[in-house]
Amino acid sequence: MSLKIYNTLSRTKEDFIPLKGNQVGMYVCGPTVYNFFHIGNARPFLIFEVVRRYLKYKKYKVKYVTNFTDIDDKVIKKANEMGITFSEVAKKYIKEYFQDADCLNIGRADFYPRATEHIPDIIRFIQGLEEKGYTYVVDGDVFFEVSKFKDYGKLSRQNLDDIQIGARIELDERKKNPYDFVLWKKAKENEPKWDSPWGAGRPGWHIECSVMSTKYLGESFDIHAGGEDLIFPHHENEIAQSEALTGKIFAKYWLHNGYLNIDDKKMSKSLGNILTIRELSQKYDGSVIRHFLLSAHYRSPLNYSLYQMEQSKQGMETLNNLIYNLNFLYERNEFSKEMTIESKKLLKTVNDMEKKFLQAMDDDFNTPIALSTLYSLAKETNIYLNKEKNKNKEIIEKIIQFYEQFGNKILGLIFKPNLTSPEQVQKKEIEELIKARELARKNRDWQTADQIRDKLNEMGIIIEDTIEGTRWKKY
RNA sequence: GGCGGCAUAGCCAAGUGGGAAGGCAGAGGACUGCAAAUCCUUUAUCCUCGGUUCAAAUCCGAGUGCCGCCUCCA
Repeated sequence: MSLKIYNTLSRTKEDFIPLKGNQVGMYVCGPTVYNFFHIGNARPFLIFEVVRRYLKYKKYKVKYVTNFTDIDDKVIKKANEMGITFSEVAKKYIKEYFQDADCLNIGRADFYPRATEHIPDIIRFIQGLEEKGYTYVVDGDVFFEVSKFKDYGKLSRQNLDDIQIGARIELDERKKNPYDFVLWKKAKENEPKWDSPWGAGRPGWHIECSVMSTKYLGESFDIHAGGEDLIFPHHENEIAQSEALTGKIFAKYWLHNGYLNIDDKKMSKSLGNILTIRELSQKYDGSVIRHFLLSAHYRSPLNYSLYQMEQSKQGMETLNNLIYNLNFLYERNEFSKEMTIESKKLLKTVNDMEKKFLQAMDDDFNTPIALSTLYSLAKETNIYLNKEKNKNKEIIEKIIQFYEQFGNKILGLIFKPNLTSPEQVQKKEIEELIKARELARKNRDWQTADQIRDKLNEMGIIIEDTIEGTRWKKY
């Protein structure tokens, strides 16, 4: 089975063939660290890390890089508001980033380069462009001259002559072309600054990504990803400056995720309709938020609503229940070696779902279909668990593995498997109560049985009677 | 003005020529001492009109509606 990826550059699904053997270099535009990140920001962080998980599953050696933009207008503004330095702001929100990323079970990148740690690299890069004649300087600002790069617009399919000048852009009289962009920005008073051949200043926005991606992944690398709003001008400009300097293809595959909307509007700081992960995680488990973000294909728009979150919560509960139930059974260890018709049927379902899952992921990371296989298998498994008296250990193990490998490792949904491992003391107490209730039930003393159940409920324990005996879980 | 996306059940969401996946919610039922968990049943003129085709949710044309990029933005 071959992996197909939609490439923004060609606007088609292409076979994925890495530049060098089975090694994959991947760069995802990371956050500007001046605030908690919101659920819209979370989408690319999460989905492209799932891409990485899947590539690893496919035995690729992936080098995954994501940056922190730790110096720009917003960081400076925040520093002034808080009365601390810009680097303290960055430090704080990098820490907060990791807390929220961990909550969503977003795996760590291999490198987290920061703009301010690469100033010399950035200066060298700009000097290279200067030597090749792509730049001009006006009052200490260094600009990239877009018209000198013949492929400008190839990613966003914009034609320089056709872009309406001034549609929404404020004209900077000093620019030769309105789409020329700043590589190096002269420092204003009281702003953080670094020395450079063009005077004291700081890097422009686009340059850091070009510099740091090529530094860690080479002049040409495989995958560059980010939100679709970055296509123009950010990624277009990255291509321009990188390919102008090296004369080589910058990134082979460009992946962009669709927006996350809220009330059918884009979630953005300027509209003030943002919802941070920090806020949301007060109410929902990280795996529920994850489930929600994976419930639509990554290139489709996805609308946030409370109702939707509740749907994801319910869905996760169904899956969690299955995992509970499987583990309960597994701990009992009362299996049959017999391979009945029902067992064979279920085995076939597992194999079918496995195949379907992989096909879905191979087709441009179709996570909604991948998720659906988790549910289809859950239903078949529940039917088996209810009906079949001769439960087959091999199959139960295979199903547990399916959820571990696909649900947990690839999709990153963490199931809550350890239903029966709270503190030992309590566990003992619970089991004694259950025994007492069993006895009462045997004697058809429903009143006592129900009293015990109520007591357990107060302890946060839910009782479920099954043909294998009473199982319990903590919620 | 230039570029691009979307329209499938009450809700979410797959599906790009030949059986309309999956989930959530609702209703009814089964199981249970009662529950819980689970299962079963039930819901779609695929935005409209026209065209191509033996065959269209899927391709083509027109229309309607919604959204995004071209300003910092994931």
